[in-house]
Amino acid sequence: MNAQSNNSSNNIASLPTSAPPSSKGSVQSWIYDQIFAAILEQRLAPDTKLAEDTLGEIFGVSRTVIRAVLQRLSHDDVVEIRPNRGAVVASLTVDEVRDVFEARRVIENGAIDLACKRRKKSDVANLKALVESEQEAFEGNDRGAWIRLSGEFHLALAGIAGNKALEDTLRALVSRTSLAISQYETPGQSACSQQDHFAIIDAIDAGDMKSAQQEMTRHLAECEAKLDLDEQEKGTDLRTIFSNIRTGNDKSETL
Amino acid sequence: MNAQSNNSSNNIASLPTSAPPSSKGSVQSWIYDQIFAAILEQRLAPDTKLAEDTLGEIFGVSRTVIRAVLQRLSHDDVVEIRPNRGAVVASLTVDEVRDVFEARRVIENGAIDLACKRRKKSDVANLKALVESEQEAFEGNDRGAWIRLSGEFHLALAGIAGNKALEDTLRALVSRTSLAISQYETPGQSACSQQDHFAIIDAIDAGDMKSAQQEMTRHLAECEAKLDLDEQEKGTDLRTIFSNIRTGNDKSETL
DNA sequence: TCCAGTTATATTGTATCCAAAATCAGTATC
DNA sequence: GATACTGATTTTGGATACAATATAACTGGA
Repeated sequence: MNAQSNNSSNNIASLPTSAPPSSKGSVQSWIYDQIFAAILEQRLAPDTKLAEDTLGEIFGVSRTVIRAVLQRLSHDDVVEIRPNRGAVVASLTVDEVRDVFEARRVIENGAIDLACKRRKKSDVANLKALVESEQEAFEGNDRGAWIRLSGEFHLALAGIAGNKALEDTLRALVSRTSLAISQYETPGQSACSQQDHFAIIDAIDAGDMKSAQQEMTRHLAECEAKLDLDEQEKGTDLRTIFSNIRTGNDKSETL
Repeated sequence: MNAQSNNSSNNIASLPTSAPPSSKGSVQSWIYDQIFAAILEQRLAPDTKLAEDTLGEIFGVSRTVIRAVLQRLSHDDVVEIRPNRGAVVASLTVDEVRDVFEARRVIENGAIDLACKRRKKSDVANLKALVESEQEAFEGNDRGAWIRLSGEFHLALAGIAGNKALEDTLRALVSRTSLAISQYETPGQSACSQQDHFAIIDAIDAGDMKSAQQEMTRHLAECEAKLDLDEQEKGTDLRTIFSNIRTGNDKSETL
């Protein structure tokens, strides 16, 4: 029905991909980055249990620091902490996925508005370079890098808007989008096309705000459409299955 | 120059205003609410040190749970945790305040768009009741309740939009706004007028989306204008003071 | 008097320990 | 065969103890 969390220990055991503790930055941040990346790059599936002890052994630290990391991850909504029952990789309901895309439409169109007004020459060039890297990763089948770079394009766009608050807000939504993709993507379809990204850049470069917003709206709608949201809904939600049953206490209300 | 954190122990000592541990909800959440409210209602000024030991004694728990609470608060951006140097009540720079208002303009206008499409009869009534409570608190000089209710109006509006992601995002910005007000407000001016709120409600009630958005934009701009952002900027930022000095490495770039 | 360097104190970061809760295994019962 | 109960095991929540770091207090010299 939904993603299974079998052989979970194997999944978790393959976590520390890159360098050891690393010189700069705290160990805690390093562990945070490792787990975050593992989730976004879909090496850890939704609903996978993240046991404190196991993670502590893997990273060579005590549960104390793992607890702190898991708490940070839960703030970013990529991990869910259930009181007394531990942490799991977050899984989104269909409605939550729809909300995330809708919220992104609002925020990213706002960001485009600002970006068109504040863009500098170098911004557009940087943006193009980013999407080219993205394309390389895609063609080289480096799925992890591709997902990451795809998100970074949207964040870079918000960066040009020059509003940290908006950018931070979008960062949370972008990572939730990655989660949604890993949970609902249809096997063949690639979720996010570089052509769309180039089209948005061109419109911004030309200073055509309206057109850029239309492209963005279309792009997000397309990404959402590529997900298998209807199927899952039927399978997961009992209410939907029995939606033909009426019980009298129907509190729907319309203006 | 900016708010002093003298007699800090007195400030902190006056924290636990309401009931003991409370039956429902964990102790941690209760402590979180206490500190959050104290900050939003401006009983704790920006830059006030939040020592783990002190807070632990006040609330009768160990540093472990205080640390968790401070971490949550720092994620909400109302507390800043400086590695190895402890936590303080967050203080916003002038630029951050401007960003927050700009981000709110984007998000709340998006929320109005959705709210106009999805509103139910009861929604408008609830909204009105909320602003009436707000007005009572204002007239009764209950500053704490007034600030809280003022924020709740904006959140209730986002609630009508029916998008949790957008609402959560706005919640973070509303609390940062309260921080900004406590830091930059001009003594006489009340920051947020109930008349504006009623005007927005009326426009939504009439289904006039454009007008509601204009009212919201104007309302936010007015709140921002009531803050003393220019003065502080001069006093705080050395770069601004010496902005007439030119050093050669001027990396400003324009399209 | 002011500043630099040193020592002492206080505070944060992390590990470990104990208690409480949930999960799991096995047994009995229908 | 399925469900409900009981006890053992595992896992989380929280307090304490120790190590690392930052802050302060102090001393000596210019």
